[in-house]
Amino acid sequence: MSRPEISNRRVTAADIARSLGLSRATVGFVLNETPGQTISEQTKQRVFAEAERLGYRPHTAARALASGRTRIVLVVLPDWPLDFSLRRNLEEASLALDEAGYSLITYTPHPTGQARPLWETLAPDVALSMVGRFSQQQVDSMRRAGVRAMVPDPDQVDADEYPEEGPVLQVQHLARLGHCRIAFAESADPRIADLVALRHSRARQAAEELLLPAPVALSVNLGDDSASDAVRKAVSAGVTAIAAYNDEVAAALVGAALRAGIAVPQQLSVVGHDDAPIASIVEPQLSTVRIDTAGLGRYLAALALSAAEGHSPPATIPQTQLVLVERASTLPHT
Amino acid sequence: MSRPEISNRRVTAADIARSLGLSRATVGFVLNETPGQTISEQTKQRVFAEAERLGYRPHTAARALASGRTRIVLVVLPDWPLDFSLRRNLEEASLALDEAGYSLITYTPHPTGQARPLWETLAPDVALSMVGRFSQQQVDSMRRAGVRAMVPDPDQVDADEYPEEGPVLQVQHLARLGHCRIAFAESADPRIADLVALRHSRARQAAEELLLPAPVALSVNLGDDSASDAVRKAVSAGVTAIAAYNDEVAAALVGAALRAGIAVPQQLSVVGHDDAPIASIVEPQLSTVRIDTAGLGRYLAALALSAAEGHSPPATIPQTQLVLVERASTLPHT
DNA sequence: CTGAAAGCGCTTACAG
DNA sequence: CTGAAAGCGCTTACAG
Repeated sequence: MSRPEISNRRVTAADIARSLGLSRATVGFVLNETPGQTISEQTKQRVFAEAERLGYRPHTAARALASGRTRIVLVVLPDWPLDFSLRRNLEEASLALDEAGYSLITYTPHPTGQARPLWETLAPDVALSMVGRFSQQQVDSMRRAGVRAMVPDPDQVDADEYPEEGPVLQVQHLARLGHCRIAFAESADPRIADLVALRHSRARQAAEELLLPAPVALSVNLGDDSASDAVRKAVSAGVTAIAAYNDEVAAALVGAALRAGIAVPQQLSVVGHDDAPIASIVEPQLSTVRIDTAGLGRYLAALALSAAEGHSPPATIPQTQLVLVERASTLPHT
Repeated sequence: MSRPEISNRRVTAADIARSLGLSRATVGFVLNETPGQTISEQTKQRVFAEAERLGYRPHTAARALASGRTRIVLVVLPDWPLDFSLRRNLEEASLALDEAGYSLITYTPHPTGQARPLWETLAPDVALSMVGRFSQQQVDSMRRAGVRAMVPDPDQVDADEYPEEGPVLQVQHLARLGHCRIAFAESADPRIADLVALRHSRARQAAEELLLPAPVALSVNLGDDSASDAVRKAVSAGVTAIAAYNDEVAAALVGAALRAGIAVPQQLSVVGHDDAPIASIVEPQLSTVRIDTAGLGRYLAALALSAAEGHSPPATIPQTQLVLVERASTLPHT
């Protein structure tokens, strides 16, 4: 099989300049599309063509050293568990950032914190948290590492939170089915406590707006048998329907209910969140909330870009498409 | 709240040298522990202390530009789904690499391939595939981007595969329970086809060694109703026990069997793989294979390090601790 | 409007 | 054994 010969030496911008008889700066201006330069269209085309021909790739480290910017967006993830929909969001965000010349890199800090945080070695232009606000310690560490911007902005106390309308859909769905004694099941995992609390509070607000009593608070730890306790607590409180933090918690509740001889959905309705694969795997299949990941991903990318370039953030949170997917785990209250 | 004053300018090695009245090179030698230098212990301690005091952090981009090495290990993951145990492996590997001064970064190529691959912008010293061998196209692209080493080594045709003994444990477990008509259920997801095939073939070998007939091949797609077809096919082939590629596939089979009125485990035993959270969430809870992720993670780190530094790879694959966890989804054949 | 020059913070051969 | 110097491949003020 004949493959094109690959030279060992890397192709630099200087090679293009030399080969075209231009100055290196001119080549740089063309390749970076530097504004405020007047370079003839013909020259531009020649530069692009030659870069293509030689297989030129900018040297990231050199660019970072010279410009002081890495063009890296570091997304800090919860160490576990990673929501299914979140991963799709990130794929979309990554594509959008790539088009803008940035790389999205995900990072999950170690629970024990033994390792050097990745922002120290990567010095991203932007760090974006998917787990609520950065701690003061993290903020200090990032500043010391030269991270120029963080999302949410630590200097802005009332920065926008991401929209969390899923719990509202869950509660509305259950209310529409005639349930009035509702519970909200948290995940007990401390590592996602912020997001859990946010969803819980949105569920509480939604119930309030519908003039329903505040949801009974349940807590499920996926590692142990706490789902059984939660189901027992719910039933003894007269609860007929549970909105769960996510599909895994919902599945755990369904499993525990079945083991306890409580029929789902006949005696207890359970609605999940994310439309993760598990939602259609378990029996009965879970009613859940599906997220328009593409839209949210692009919104995240826009947030990161505005922070990187010091623009103001995108004016409006996009109308994220949330859909309640009705499956077999919810039924009208009888 | 008084926090220590943080200067805007970053601390360089030159600052340490200046403050200590040493040459920059000396400081560099101490900080890099360059071999073959004779620097007094006292000087070393002074350098370390001053670096600590000033909060010195090496500038990654500058180091990369000067040395031609980024000290980055890029782990290429399947785009979906990421095995639960794999993530734990990576955490361990990341810790081990961090101690050696390398950063582990994970990367999931986009299914559509629209974005620039991350190895182009990051130029890692090593790219490590968790999805079988790199394609020739990927290898070429990495070489062009200056990636110096790949694991598995594309030049070595018979490079070691990772140990995959889980399917052996599954088959042995089922055989010990008296099952002789066994099936192996693949995941139909094309993106993990290599790993699926590897596990399947290990299951086949294990059956052969036990003088059992070759496992009936099933295929499950998590998105649709193929699990029902698989169960039907298994039952009509006289299968009494199924070893599944992973816990999600196992859970899907269990769900489909229950929907079809087939009792699990009384009429059909199912054993999963990974001991993912789903294994103890579903009802009945899944018998499965648990992996000693710590050991495997350190092995991966050692593989990457040896590739990065041009050593020979670790001589022996560690005795990875695999345990069959017996839960409620398997029962002796009656 | 264009081009030559300095400089980013390191590493590393090389001369004393 | 130690230290001054060149250079990695870019970007960016600055002078023509």
